[in-house]
Order: sequence, then C-alpha cells, then structure tokens
Amino acid sequence: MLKIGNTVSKGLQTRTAILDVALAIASRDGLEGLSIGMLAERMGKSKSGVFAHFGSREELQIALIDEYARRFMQAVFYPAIRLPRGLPRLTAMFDNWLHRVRTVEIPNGCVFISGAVEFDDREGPVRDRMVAVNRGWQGEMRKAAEQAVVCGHLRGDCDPGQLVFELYGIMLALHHDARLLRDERAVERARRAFARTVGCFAGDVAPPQGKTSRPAEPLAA
Amino acid sequence: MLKIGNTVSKGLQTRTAILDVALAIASRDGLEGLSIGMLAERMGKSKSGVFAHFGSREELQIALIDEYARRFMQAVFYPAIRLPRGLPRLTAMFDNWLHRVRTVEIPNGCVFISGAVEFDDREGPVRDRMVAVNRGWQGEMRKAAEQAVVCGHLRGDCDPGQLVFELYGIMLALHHDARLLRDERAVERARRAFARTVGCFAGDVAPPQGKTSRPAEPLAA
DNA sequence: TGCGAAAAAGCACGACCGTTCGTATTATTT
DNA sequence: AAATAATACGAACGGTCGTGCTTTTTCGCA
Repeated sequence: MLKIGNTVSKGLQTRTAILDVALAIASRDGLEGLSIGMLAERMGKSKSGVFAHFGSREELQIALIDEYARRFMQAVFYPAIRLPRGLPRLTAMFDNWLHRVRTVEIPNGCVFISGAVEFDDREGPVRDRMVAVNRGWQGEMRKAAEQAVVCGHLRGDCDPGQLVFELYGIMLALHHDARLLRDERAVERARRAFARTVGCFAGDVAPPQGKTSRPAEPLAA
Repeated sequence: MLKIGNTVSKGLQTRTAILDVALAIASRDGLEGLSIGMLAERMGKSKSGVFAHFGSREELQIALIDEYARRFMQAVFYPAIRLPRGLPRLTAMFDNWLHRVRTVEIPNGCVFISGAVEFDDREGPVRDRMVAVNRGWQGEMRKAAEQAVVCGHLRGDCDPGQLVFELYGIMLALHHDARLLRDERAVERARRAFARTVGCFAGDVAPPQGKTSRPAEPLAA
C-alpha cells in the first residue's frame, strides 16, 4: 500500500494485478457477478488474501469503476484533447471511443453499461460513484460539443447535451446489437449514425417541414 | 396447469400470479437478481411451492421473458398496426413505446435491457430466448420502416435496419439517463431525437457536403 | 543476520442459493 | 363416497457467498 523509496511496494503491485483480473471478470459478468472466491481462484491466491486488499466487496467494486474510468479516459479522451477544438476534437473522441468499443468492450464487455443497469435503482456508494464517473465523462463530451458550437462547426441554436445524449445512444445500440445479437453490421451502423447525426447538428440541413428535424434548442436545466 | 371447461385451473392461476410478482422483481434486479427464495417470501408461499410451478430457475426466467415480451407487444405493437402503413404506424409504434418506457420501464426497469446485459455473453436457452424475442420485435419494427419506404414516406435509398438501430439507441439512452442519472430531460431528448432522425430518413434534407448526413444505404446482409 | 512490519494464507461463521424429497392438503373425476 | 391427480408445504442437501479472526510466510532495512 505504501511507496518505499523509488520502488512500489509489493502490496500495491498485487493490488494492481488483482484489479486487472477483476476488471476482466467484471466486464464479462458485471460488478455483481464478480465474486471474491472466483477472483482469488483465477489469481491462484487465497480468498482472504485477495479480500484484504480492499476491505470489502463494495470497495473493490468502487476501485474497479475508478480503474475502468481511468482506462477509458486514457484511451478516448486524452488523445483527443491534443487536436484542435471543435469538430476535429469531437470526431476524434468518437473515433477513439468507437475503436475502444470495437477492440475492448465488444469482446470483453463494458463495466459502465453493465454497472449502470445493475445499480440504476439501488442506493449506495457504488451507484454514486457510477453516476459521478458517468457525469464526468458526459460532461467532457458536452464541453467538446459546446466548443464546436463556439467554433461555428455546429449550429448555434443546437443543444450540446442533446448531441451527447444521441451519441451515447448510438454506442449503447452498438453494444446491444454487437454483443447480444452478434450483428457484425452494428459497427458500420454506428459510424453512419454518427456521421448523420453530427451532420445534422452541423447544419448542412435545409430546414424541413416544421421544426421536427432541426437540432433541438437547449433544454432548460 | 389445465383449462377445464370455461374456468382456469388453480395451478395456472397461481402460476400467473407468481409471474406477475416475479416480473416486478426481475424488472428491478434483473433476471439473475431474481431468487426463488425472495420470490416465495414476497408471495407468502413456500420456496418449493413456487419452484414446482416452473421446474427450474431457468424455465422461470424463460417464462418471464415470454411474459414480458407479450406485454410489450400488447402495449406497443398491436395498437399501432391498426393505423395506416408507413409513417403513421411507425410513429405510433414509437409513441406507444415511449409511453410504455415513461410509465412502466423507467419506474420499474426493463427486463429486455437488463437481460441483454446479463446474458449477452453467456450461452444457453435463456440467452437464446432473449435473442429470439429481440429479433422478433426488431423485425416487426423494421417491417414497419420498410413499409414507410414503400409508401414514399421515407427515402427510397435508406436502410430500414439502420433506422431501427438508431431508434433502439434512443430508447437505450433514455433508459440510461432517466434511470441512472435521473435526468428528467431525457424523455424530451428522446422525442427530439426521434423527430430529427425520422425527419432525416424522410428526406427533408438538402444533401450536405459529401454523403455524411444522408441516410445510409442498406448494408449487405 | 535478525527484527518488525506488511502480506498472504488458513480456517470458521452465518446467510442465502437452487434443488430434491417425502408428505399433507385440496380438487377433480370416477 | 372412493380414487386419483394437482398443489403446496417443510426440512434438508451440497454449494457459494462475503467477512472476521488467527497464524504463517515474506519482505525491507538496519
């Protein structure tokens, strides 16, 4: 648990190793499907030895959420903020996201999605962390969308929150069709949905009948 | 278990009552979160008494999926097929769907969504039923979209499967934001997303730069 | 090399899980 | 009224769960 000199203590090392294996299990079976017994068995360690690193199952779950969020940010967000504000950055975020979904989350599952379903109507610190992490990520994405509005890449009268909502929906549908239905067309569908949606918000659109297909104006907070 | 004359045998009656309570539990806690012990307790019956009606937990889960699908069809699909083919019917399906999500699934949870997440990487009859029911519903929705193309309500070069994909995404995002984040704006966002998406597929769109925001052509099967 | 602390293991606990079995009670048919 | 089938019950099984306590092993450093 402590850093000693320049090296990392063994406790922290194994804790990280445990988190690694736990992440694989939780991705597949969800945060509730992860049991300490199974985790210990897969690590070749004793149950209590694994347990001691976290103090409770709940704290293990929270640590998992944090670790998953860290990796998500690492893969999706940080590479994108090096690109120019506006549509380039927003597009890069989606591309990175899609790449991660294709290479990691579709084969192994996604803790954010299974966690959201498992804890959406249960109170407690695990749910709270889930919400916080989710709000954090959605907030970053909305910021990028807002900047795209400022840059003039997206229509001035559109709601960035609406765009984030729809992009998240695309990813959820991708997960669903790719993982449950094993539909290989899902990735391409997600790409097309993104292009169409952003194109619409970008305003390359002739105002149609009524206001139905115009990007919506911001909702009241 | 048997119908006798005009009346229903007592076994079937209680089986139905059990399914009713089980559906409430499974909506909240998922198909895996539903335990026979808890179910029996809530019904004021013995564990074995409840168990005997289904023969196994797996068969109970399958019966639950069927019952949930039946109710879904009842609420969403059947009322819509009485409307004229094309956009009216498609819109009615979405409206009914949205109404059901608002009044039933957001407060109580959705077995399709939690079930999809729980069983998407587990083999077996429960997963198979889950897939079949899902394909059934998505197929009906795609048929409605195809008819809308034939009617000329949607562009001739668009992919009905793509539309179904995106509509499902909207509903998944609605579930996520409404249940996990408790965002009251989610319902309105779903409405706007539907209007914008269908509007785009309907072709009230001036072809923008490139082909980005045109509805996609059908993917190869 | 030996010492104190950290890490891991061993063991036991109470609770709940799905399931089985034998039996009592209740309906339905003969 | 007797026979038979349908329902429900209670107890018990083997198993896994999270967690607490105690002991042993391992590690970092003087």
